[in-house]
Amino acid sequence: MRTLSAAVEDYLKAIYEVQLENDSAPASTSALADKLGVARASVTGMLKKLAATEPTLVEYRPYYGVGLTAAGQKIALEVIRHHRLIEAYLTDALGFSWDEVHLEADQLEHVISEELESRIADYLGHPSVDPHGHPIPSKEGSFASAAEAPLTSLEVGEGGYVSRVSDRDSEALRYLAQLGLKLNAAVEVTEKAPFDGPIHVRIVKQDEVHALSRRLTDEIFVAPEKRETGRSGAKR
Amino acid sequence: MRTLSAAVEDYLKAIYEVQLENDSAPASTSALADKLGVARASVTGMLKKLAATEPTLVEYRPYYGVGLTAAGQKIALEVIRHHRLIEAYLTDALGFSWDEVHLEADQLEHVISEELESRIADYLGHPSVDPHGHPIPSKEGSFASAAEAPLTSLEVGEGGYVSRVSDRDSEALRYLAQLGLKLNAAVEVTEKAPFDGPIHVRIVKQDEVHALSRRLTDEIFVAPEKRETGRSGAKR
DNA sequence: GCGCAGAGTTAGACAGACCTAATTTTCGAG
DNA sequence: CTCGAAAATTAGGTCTGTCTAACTCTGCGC
Repeated sequence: MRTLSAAVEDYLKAIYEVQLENDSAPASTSALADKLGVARASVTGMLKKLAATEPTLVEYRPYYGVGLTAAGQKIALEVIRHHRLIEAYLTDALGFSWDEVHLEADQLEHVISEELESRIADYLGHPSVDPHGHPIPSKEGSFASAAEAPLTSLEVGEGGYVSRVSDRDSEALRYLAQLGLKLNAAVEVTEKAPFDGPIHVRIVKQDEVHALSRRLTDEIFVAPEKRETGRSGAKR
Repeated sequence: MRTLSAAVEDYLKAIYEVQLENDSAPASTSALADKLGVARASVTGMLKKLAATEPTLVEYRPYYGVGLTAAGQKIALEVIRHHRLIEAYLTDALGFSWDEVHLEADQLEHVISEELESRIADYLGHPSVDPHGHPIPSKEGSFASAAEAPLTSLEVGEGGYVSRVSDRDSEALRYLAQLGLKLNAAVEVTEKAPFDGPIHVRIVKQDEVHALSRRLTDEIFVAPEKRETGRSGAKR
């Protein structure tokens, strides 16, 4: 079972993520092709191979979609755990900023040993979230979940603490950091332009209001409580 | 030029190491096959491909051997720098022992970004050697070299400080660590059995004498002076 | 309930890196 | 100077993971 290729690990991770975005519905070939940056035909080919090899990691029904088996999900969560621990480690131990760690982690996640994973987790004090607020699955595959909602969904006057930010776009992350909009920052919606216009957000600490596009506010999540990251005092 | 495959990087590194062991003579197909753990035919194939692609990284003469061009050597040294910095980092920052880091570094060396390399080097204070005493090439490719000789070559009564140990065999490294025979440990040859028999070595600190096989003493190097590692106080 | 757009799959190729088996080259011993 | 063993290369295959192009489902609009 061991030593899956980086490609296979990436597919399992992608299936997991696509399913998560769609209430566990089967992942479509196109969604996976998009996420992985490969042609649709490549996805079909890989899914056929994955479904055909022991132990079965995915359940694949042609033309319908693909889902993870328990074994497949276990591996996907291991990879995600690696990814997020590495992101946390690079920021906490080596001073990377939150916009620099994603690509690095995408490479490293397939390569670190269980021993290294474990040492990193120990060093960090077993954090529950990565630098963008994504929960880090435990070794057993369980998550700390949070009551959070996208900034877009808040009404004027509502607010909370930034609990999660998408890590896909480093540009955006750099911009947000520069505004002071970081994890656990207190924010409040002061104005919502009509017709899906920009949302004006007050960042409490700096007491500044910024207009953010929907594209941005869709990917910023806010919770009513500050989050216990489990890694604030990690500096060892 | 960028993004060479891990396989290509491994070949360049292997050619460099083989040449180093043979006074810069061209590396033979067999030596490379041994070092890389692949069949001879695979080496021939890869050398042909390497020699045929721009920019030229190797100079290959069929039936004769292969050497690195300046460009090829530069890359080999980058990979070796990665490898040794990673070994140093894992021991200093994450508490790995010197017998655990080699395999981990073999994987990581192909994957870390220049940025991560640079942060690691900064953290460590730009060390000149790895945990086994192998010199770490600088970014520009220069080495700190030491006046050292294999333990095997010392006469009875001679001694010095352990300056370098092969990192190939973790079993052996664990054994040596257990004896207290670590980097910069003071040692002295007390007896040499005839016919290439074991060498008796006194480890000064513990004041214990151990009989070491030639296989071991060939791979332990001793220098007349303690070595400035450039990383003793790295703990940050 | 039919047809068509778009999603999905099959077919066929290719590049990278490896293998085994067969052949060729090199070189030292006699 | 010739012969054979060891070293190296060629020949031909396999396995991954990708691609493009061509075909085939599926389900929505009417």
